[in-house]
Amino acid sequence: MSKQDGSNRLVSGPEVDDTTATILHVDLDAFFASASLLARPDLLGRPVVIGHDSSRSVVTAATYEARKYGVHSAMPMARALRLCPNAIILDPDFALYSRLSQQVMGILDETSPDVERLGIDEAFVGIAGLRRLAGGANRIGPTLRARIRAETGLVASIGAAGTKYVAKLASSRAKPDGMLVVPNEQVVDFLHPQPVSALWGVGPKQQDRLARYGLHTIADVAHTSEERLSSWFGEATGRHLADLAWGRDPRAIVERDHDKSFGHNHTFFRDVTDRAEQQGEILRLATGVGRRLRDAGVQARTVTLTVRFHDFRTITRSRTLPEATDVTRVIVETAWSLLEQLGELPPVRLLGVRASSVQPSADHGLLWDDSETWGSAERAMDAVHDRFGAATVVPASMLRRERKRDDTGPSGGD
DNA sequence: TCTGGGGTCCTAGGACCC
DNA sequence: TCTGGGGTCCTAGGACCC
Repeated sequence: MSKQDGSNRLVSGPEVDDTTATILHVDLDAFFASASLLARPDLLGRPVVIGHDSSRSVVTAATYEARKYGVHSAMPMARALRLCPNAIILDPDFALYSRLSQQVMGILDETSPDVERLGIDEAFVGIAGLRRLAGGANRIGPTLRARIRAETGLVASIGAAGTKYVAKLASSRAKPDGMLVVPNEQVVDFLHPQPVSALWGVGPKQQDRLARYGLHTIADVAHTSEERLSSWFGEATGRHLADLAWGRDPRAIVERDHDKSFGHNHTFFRDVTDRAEQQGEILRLATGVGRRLRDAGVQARTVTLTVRFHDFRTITRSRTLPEATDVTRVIVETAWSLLEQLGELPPVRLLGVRASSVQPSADHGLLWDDSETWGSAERAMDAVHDRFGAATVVPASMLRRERKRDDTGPSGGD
């Protein structure tokens, strides 16, 4: 996609015909960075980078001031600091981000019954049914932007169009702090000059493949027959590319009541060979996953362990359980057993635990099996965490690990 | 420049059932 | 003894998005 530093900005005026622009894409500008600056107003206007100040870390987010130096998210922190030595690094504050996100989503929910959340900082809002009462995109968009700014201090950019894809692309072109309405009759003119990387789902790999066939702009793709695209890239991808290149996107706005999977992963500060240390990390990750499942009122059937080695080679091993669970102990033991099955391993850089095949929690009623006993114990622990903090109650095996770590002193061993 | 952490979706092969 | 086609579930990997 574009550099997102605002250099390519495009906004529409109030006179544009908005009758066909029935979908808004609301996207918070530099969300993590802006949110962190709400807590540090003294840093406004300075190049601020969100991330951990460590050699193995990457940039999580950057203010527009930092982006002007070429800094962008996912860039290794060391490189970001070379490009922008004055950058101020702030640790991310996910509790703050989550709170602000909920506040913004609440404003969207009050505006329309038709809201699809897309990650923490963006959402689609269907406004087709609101025209009579609230007006079209030209009325609703600016109102939303003003409310979000007044009530949260955050800046949102908005794209409006007849399809999700064009609305999303429009919001990215309107950044920062803008709004762009793309009426149906302007969709082709809007899309065709843009690079293929602006097509949803076209990343670096797909971009290379398209370039090998001489396709660089969306117009190039649009003027290649669907048959040819399908023969080059497969039927599904070929049709997808042809559709998007002409602004065809039939996907409706769908409200989801919960995520489809819940996972955590962790990159070690140094590669780890000690099996006990690996198990300890899996325990920690799985404990977080279990807690989130219970908080969301869902259970999962599949547990996946991810292992990344020192050379960045990454493997996954998964197991589907006979019954869905939200019990941390079950998730931990499944992940541990998947680790055991791998046998001897090269030095491990990252471990991850993810729970998927998620469904709403079953009502256990009078069921009294072993795992339900554990489930009750864990829910009791959740309640204690909520009242007295996470450090109060931890699994016994975790406690042993913590104590061992304390024994080795503040340096953490080695 | 040696590469985070949270997700979603797609593909392909194999097992298994009818 | 050698063979069909369809459907579903599971596993592993990979691309992509924010």
